Amino acid sequence: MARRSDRPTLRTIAEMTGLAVTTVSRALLDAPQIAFETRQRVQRVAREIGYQPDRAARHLRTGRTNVISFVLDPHDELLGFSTSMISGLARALRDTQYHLVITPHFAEVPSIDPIQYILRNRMADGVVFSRTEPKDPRVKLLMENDFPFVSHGRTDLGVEHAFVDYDNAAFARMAVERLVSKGRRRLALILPPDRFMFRRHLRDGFQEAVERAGVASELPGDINLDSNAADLYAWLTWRLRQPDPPDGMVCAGEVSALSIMAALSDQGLTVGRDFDLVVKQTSLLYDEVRPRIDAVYEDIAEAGENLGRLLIRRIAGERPGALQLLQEPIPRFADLGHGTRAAIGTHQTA
Amino acid sequence: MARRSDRPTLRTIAEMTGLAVTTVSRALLDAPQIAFETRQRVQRVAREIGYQPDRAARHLRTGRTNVISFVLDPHDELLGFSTSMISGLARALRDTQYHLVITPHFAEVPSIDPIQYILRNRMADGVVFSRTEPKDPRVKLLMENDFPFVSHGRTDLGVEHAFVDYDNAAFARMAVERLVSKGRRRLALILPPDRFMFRRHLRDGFQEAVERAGVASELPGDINLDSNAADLYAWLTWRLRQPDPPDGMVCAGEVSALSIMAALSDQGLTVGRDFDLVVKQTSLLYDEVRPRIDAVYEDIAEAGENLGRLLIRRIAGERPGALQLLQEPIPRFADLGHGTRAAIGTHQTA
DNA sequence: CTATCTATTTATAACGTTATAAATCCCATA
DNA sequence: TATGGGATTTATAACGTTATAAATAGATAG
Repeated sequence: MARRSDRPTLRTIAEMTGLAVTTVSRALLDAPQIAFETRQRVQRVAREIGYQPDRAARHLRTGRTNVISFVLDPHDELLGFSTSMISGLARALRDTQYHLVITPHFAEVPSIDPIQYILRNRMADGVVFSRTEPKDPRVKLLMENDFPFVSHGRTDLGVEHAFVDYDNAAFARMAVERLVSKGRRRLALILPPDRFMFRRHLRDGFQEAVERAGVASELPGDINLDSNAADLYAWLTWRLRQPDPPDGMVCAGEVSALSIMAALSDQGLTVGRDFDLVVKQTSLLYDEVRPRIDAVYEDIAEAGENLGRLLIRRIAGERPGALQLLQEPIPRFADLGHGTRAAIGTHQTA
Repeated sequence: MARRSDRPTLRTIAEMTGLAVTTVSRALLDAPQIAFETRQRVQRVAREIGYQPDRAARHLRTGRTNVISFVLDPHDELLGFSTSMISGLARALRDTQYHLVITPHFAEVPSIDPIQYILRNRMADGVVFSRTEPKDPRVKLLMENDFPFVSHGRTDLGVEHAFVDYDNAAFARMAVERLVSKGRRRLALILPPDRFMFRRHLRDGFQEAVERAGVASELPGDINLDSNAADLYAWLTWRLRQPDPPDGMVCAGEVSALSIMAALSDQGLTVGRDFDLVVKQTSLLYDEVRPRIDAVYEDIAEAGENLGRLLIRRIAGERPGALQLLQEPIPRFADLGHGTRAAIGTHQTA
C-alpha cells in the first residue's frame, strides 16, 4: 500500500508550484478569484502527478460525503433487478462528484435498519431504496431527519416526497384490456404481499379495467408474488379444476409467471389457445421463454437513472414535490415480435 | 438532518465529564493508562447521549477507513449468489469495527476497474472479489500495492495470497463417481468460460475421475456456462441426436441445468431413467425442481463468512500464505431426500 | 521532608481539506 | 507621487479524531 507520504496532497502541489495550499485548493475547485493562468498550471500539475483529493478530509471539512447509497434488498436480487437498478444509478452518477455505495439489507431485520445505519454513521449524502410501503417507516424517519432521499415507489403518508414509481395501475389496465381483446372473460390477478404500496395500484387498475370491460374477475386470497413457487403452482393447479376457472391472468412477477406456466402446461392447457397470460417483465432473460407470453416491460435501469438524477437535485436543495416521476408501461406483446427461441421453462414438443 | 452542532463529539463528552478530550478518546478506545472508574463513567455518558465516532475524522487521523469492500459482479447476481455472499460477509463483520460496503462492477469495464477505484479513492481497508482468473490482474495490482485482500478463488500466479475456494475438482470427481455408480458410461461436462480459474479445477477433477473409472467422456467446445440459455439448449438437442450421445452430465451452473433439463425433456428423455445429471447448486431455490436431480451443494454464505474472517486477519498483518481455505463439496443427492414438490422448470405430467 | 517512582491525566500537534478574512500586487486615477 | 480599487494570493482557523510527549497527582522510599 502506498505509504502515507507517497500520496500527493494539496501541499505537494503547492510546493511544486510555489503557491499557497489555499490557492491550489481554490484553483482545483474552480473557485472564483483565481487567475486563469494559475488555474491552468495547477490543474496540469495535479493531473501529471495523479493527485486525488482525500475523501475523508473533504468529508470532515465540508460535512459532505459525496456518496449516494442504494439499499440492496435481497428480495430484489433475483433475475437482475438490482443489477439493472445499480447500473442505472451508476449511469446517473457518472461525471458527477458522487460515488455510489451499496448498503446491504437483510431480510431478518426491519427495513428501517439500513437507513438508521446510514444516518448514524454518516455513510452518505442521500439514499435510494425500493419496495415502499403505504406507511413506510423509512420515509418517515428520513423526513424527520431532513435527509435527502428518493424512493422507488410511492407512499400513503400524506406528505410530499421525491419518488420514482412505475405506473402499476396503468400496467394492470393495459393487461386486462389485452386479455379482453383476446376474448378472455374470467381474469385472475396475482398480487404482491399486502404490505407493499404497489399492490394497491395493481389492484385498483385491475378492478377499474375489469369493471369497465364487464368481465368476471378474481384475486386469490393467500397466494402472492412472494409465495413459494410450489404454493403458487399448487394453488393454480387446484383452481383450474374448480368450477369457472379463470381463462386469463395478470401477474406482476416473472418468476411466479414460470410457476403459472408450469401449472397450466401440466393441466394440459396451452397458453395462447386455452389461456392467456400477461406478465410484468423487468429482465430480458425471459424473452427466451416459450410459449411466447405477453409481457409489459418495466425498465429498471431507467428507473435507477431517474432515481439518481432526482436525488442529486434533491441534495442540491430542490423541493421534494417537484421531484416525482411516474414511469409509463411499455407493452411487449407477443405479436409485436420479441424473443427468438425456446430455452428456459416449459417447452412445447411441437 | 441533524445540524452539525447537534451531533455529540468527544468534546461534548469532555465538557459533560470535565475531562480532557484526549482522556475521553482513550477511555472509549479502551486504551491503557486510564483509571477504571473514569473509563466506566465516560462509556456510560457516551452511551447515554448516543455518541457515534465520526468516521471521516477517524479515517483522516488514522489512515484507516474501517470499511471492507465486496466487489459485486453482475454475472453473479442471478439466483441469490451475491445475496448469500453478502450475508456471509456481514455475519463475519458483525461485532467487529468493520463496515461492509459494496462496490459495483459493470460487465462493460475491465475487472480491474473497481479495484483501482477502491485504491485511488481509499474506499476501504481491504477487499473481497470473486471469479478469479489464472493470471488475475486484480491480484497482481493488489499485491503490488500491498493492499489486503482475499479472493474467492485461486490463481496461477506463483505467489502466495489469501483465498477461499471451493474444491471444484473434488466436486467434479464426486459427480463422475455418482454418475458411474448409476451405470452411466458416456459423460459430458459443461464448463465455465476459458478465462476462469475454476474451469481448470473442474476439468482436471473430471478427467481424473473418468480415466480412473474407465468411461467415455466429452467436453463441448463452444458451449459454456455463460452461453445463452438458447445456445446450450440447441447444442444439447443437436448432440442427443448424434451418434454416441452422452448418458450422463456434470454441470457447474444451475441456470444452465434448467436448459439441459428442458432439452432432455423435449427429446423424450427422462432424467433418472435415460439420463443422469449432477449439478453444482448454490441456492436452495432449485430444491423444487422436478424431476429431482442430483446436486452438490456449495455454501456461498459460508464462503462469504470465511472471506470476511480471513480478510480481517490479513488486515491485522497475518501472512497471506496462512490464510487459505478450501471448501469441501456437500452432496445433496436425490436419494438422500431433499426437496418436496414440482414447481419451476420442466414438469412431468404423470 | 524531599526525591523518586507510578498511575493517571492533559496539552500539543497533526491528518488534508476548505471557509473566512486579511494581505498583497498592480494599475488607473487624482 | 500618493490614493483608491479591483484582481489575485495568502494566512489562519477549523472540521473531529488520535499519537506523542509532557504534566500532574499520589504513593513510596530514603
